[in-house]
Amino acid sequence: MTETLDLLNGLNPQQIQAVTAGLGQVLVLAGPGSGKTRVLTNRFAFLIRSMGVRPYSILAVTFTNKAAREMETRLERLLGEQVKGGLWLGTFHSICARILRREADYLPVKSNFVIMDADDQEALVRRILKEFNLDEKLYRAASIHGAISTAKNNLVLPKSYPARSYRDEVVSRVYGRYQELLEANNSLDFDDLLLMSVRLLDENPALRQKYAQRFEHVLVDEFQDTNLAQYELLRQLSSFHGNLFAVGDEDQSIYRWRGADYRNVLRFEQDYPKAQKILLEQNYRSTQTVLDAARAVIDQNRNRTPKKLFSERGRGERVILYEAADDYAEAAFVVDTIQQNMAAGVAGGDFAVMYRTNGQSRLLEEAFLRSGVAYRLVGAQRFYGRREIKDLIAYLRLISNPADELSLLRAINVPPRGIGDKTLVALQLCSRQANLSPGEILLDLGQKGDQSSFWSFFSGRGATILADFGAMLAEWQSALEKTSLPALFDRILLDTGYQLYIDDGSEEGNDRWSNVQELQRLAYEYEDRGLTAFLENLALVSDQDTLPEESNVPTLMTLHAAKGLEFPQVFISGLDEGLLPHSRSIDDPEEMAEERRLFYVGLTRARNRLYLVRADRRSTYGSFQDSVPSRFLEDIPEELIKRQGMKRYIETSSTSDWNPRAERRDYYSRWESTPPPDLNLRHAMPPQNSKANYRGGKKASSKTNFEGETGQSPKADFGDEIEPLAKPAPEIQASYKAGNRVRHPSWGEGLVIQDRILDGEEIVDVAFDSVGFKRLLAALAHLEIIR
DNA sequence: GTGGCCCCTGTTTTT
DNA sequence: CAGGGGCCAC
Repeated sequence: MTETLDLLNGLNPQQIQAVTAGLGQVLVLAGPGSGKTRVLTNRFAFLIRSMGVRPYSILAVTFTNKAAREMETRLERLLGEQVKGGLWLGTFHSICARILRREADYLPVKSNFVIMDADDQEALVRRILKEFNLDEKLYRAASIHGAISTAKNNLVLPKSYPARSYRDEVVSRVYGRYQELLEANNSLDFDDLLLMSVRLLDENPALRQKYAQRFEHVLVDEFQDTNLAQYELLRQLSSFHGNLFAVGDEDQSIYRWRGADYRNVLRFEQDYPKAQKILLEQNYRSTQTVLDAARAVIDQNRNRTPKKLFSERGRGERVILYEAADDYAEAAFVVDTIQQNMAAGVAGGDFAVMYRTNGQSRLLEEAFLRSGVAYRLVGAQRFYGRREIKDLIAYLRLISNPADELSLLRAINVPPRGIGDKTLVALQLCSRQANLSPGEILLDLGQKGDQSSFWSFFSGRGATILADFGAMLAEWQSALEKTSLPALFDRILLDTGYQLYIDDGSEEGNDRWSNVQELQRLAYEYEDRGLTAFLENLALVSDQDTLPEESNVPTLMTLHAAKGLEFPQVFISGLDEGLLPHSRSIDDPEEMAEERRLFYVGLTRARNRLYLVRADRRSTYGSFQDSVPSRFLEDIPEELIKRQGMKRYIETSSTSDWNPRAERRDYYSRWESTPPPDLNLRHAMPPQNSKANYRGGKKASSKTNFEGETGQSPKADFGDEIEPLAKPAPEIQASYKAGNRVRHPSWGEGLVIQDRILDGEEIVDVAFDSVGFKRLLAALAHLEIIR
């Protein structure tokens, strides 16, 4: 009993109710920071320790491998070694792959099937479009593939694909052929892992029974992000014992484009009318101000269970909204602010910078590099998407599965060995006539040489080259049986002269080679588990999962990648129309609602301090475009916000001669442009001539009174040092004078060049003996006057 | 068969 | 602006 008690130690009543819930279906709606992972893990441990359930009778599904690993680690901590081995804990995709490989006898593919990633899928579609003579401009491969993927996520098969338009008909035909080719290549794509599993269990009652009986308890994380196939799979797997424990939050559903449907939460309640529903509303992460801001944003959405998130952490600081002149200044602000905080002693690991699209990381990275602050980047330029990595994976896949034609086509002429279109067409023709895969033809040529019955099919030169390649492939295959995976890997590199091919001595060449070595290192880790496991891991492990080690430096990532994480200080950058919400979402209310949830996810990552950052114009496609503040900013009550940057508060609209150009700019009618605080001048300015005509001149009026406009008084009990907007900023006394000799905690001594007050902030320019010129915020810099 | 040049297009998010 | 694909000349 004491054992149970320590599982419940420190939990609130709702959390305890969830962890100890009885049999049947349980739906836990868990707001951000409400201890969701803890509940799930402790539930798992509770079932084993207090209910006597055997670990391998529990199925736990997460959305990322990282989440699965984390849960495993925590379980080990809670239960000791009891859980090692035999755990059914993983992502939907890995669990499905596991089931499918076990039950491959029932499938059109063999148990060593390869898993096609997104690039492969699109390449395959492109091939089919060519085969069907379809105009690739009219039918873009990405879009057709998207349609196929959506169909699969909704359990729609080619023959039942609705033909409402000619386009649908095209999709349906391509989809059918696509499936044929996958099968011929002994491969499944990502979506098939789910679809095939559902079909397998649906069409084989005995199998369904077997698995459903095995899993006495099914636990699911991030339930709001399940798609129909996943929902159905859960239903099947829990169909015998009926113990389904789902944890989620509609407000954090951000994978609609991947088929996720937060309405599965509603469906759950309908399908299981007896389900217990538990709300976790206490937030242990953020200050009340952060929660209030987040709630103001998410409350605009409909079709949700309203939640009253509360925190006992106090009001905290106001949200800082910084508006930069352009995206260069935006990035510079982020980095400068982090740098100054770090100089004042804040740990680098306390910061995260989030953005909507991966492309936005570029300017940020450049700013970080310039300032010399180390950072880590999650995802983005995908390791597994790199050319050299894909090349080598193609070799490995081909060895594991000679029927994998896509990999064959990639590997066969890389590095170039004189196999061109003509030879390839001949190979494909030969393959079709012989009713063998091209890989098998190659192997035959390699083994029998000119004695092969296929030899005469090719020109003398072509035949020789193909046979050589086939012989190499055959040797690798036998090496696979005799030696280890790392040895095989080395052998491939050696036989193909791959290093010479990619490492041309240039810096990029060097990078490419180190990527290869990184993959090689990974191969060593899989020495015991073998090639198939290695390949499966490569296919199912996402870049998000390969998050660089915690290194106490700021983290850069997309808002999607930020889900589930928390940081003391969070920057959300790019808060402009077209970026967040993204332009592809503006005309669809459902998409717009999802953008809002995405912003909500970002906001609720912050523990203490939240910076919202935008830019007045951004460089897109090489030239500048005016940018307009995100509509989501309007939803955050003014009294929660402290504004900084080029826009300053002036007296209310009527006296302003400034005419908003865009309708949306109405929001800013009470703001006017003033020169930026030029904290950032030492950073690169945009390549084009920079901002020409600031509307300088008008000073912030001392009559400014925000109360008069809203009739609300800002809360006075903020724990920050920020002055309430309601009162004119008090005169700050300058603490330093030009000529002062000062000492900085990390940069040592320096000479004050200039000191001035701007926007209520004291800014000091110092020439340090050690690091040269720095522009600092006096409040953060901790300068000590020596004389 | 290969390499280079030019044009075009395109920027969500990822298991 | 950048990367990819198509086309053309060796």
